[in-house]
Amino acid sequence: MIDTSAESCQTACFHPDLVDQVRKTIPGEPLQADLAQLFKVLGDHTRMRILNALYRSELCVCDLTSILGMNQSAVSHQLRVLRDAKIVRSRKQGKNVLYSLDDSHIAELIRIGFEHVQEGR
Amino acid sequence: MIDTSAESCQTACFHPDLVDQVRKTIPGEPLQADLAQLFKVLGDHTRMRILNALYRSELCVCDLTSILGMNQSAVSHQLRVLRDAKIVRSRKQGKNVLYSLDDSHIAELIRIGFEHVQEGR
DNA sequence: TCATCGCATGAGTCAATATTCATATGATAA
DNA sequence: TTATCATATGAATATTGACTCATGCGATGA
Repeated sequence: MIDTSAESCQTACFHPDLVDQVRKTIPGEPLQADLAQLFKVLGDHTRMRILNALYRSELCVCDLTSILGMNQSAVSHQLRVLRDAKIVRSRKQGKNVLYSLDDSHIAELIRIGFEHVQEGR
Repeated sequence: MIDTSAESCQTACFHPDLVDQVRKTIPGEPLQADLAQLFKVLGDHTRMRILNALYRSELCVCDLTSILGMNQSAVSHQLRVLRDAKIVRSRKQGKNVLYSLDDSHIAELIRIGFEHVQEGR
């Protein structure tokens, strides 16, 4: 049941027909929440720097620590967030843990995102 | 000048050659910051619901208020964030202000994002 | 087996931000 | 002009989340 009790304009809205149409075709809330969560994880400067590095090559934690110029704990915390969100994957190799982008969607999101921000300059 | 003084592993890292390579080819900091900012704005549940509605049709504020079931002030605040980030555009029509997605990049980011989250189910 | 190295994690702190409430602004219609 | 409607915004509050510090864990090599 759709809640129509929300505060809104008192006359018929501009496009009441469209409102119904949109309500019917919009994705379910859980899916939208997942999508917002994905972008939220992408939307941090440190994590974006990590992803831009991994965009170019699989790297271990100490490589990333060196590239970012940050302390290792901070990098590990952010890698955990990225792993939990299934944005990066990891594999062990000896003492090291190697990280890489999870799949091609992530690379594509970064590429298109760059197109957009570069357009507005 | 690249700061190499950051805490990192003491032996030569796993791929010191790769680290240099990545350092050279990674985008500039301001551009990465812009990209992170773009995703940060996309990464909120309310704003994502707004965008999914606008993905389907141009809509006025009161339409969105009705669709989201939220109070008008909250919707307006988020629309301002989206406008400032150039993710949506607006135009006046009589008393109303009509909002729509800014360009095709935004729609594409949403589409690819959905592909990614649906894959992980 | 024990020390060391690379990485992970829990707690605490501080900053950022989403929402609400109250009110302002600007356009339309009477 | 004045009242009303749709939208915008400032301040206050509450929550979230990034970073640091200290420490834990697991694998390797002596």
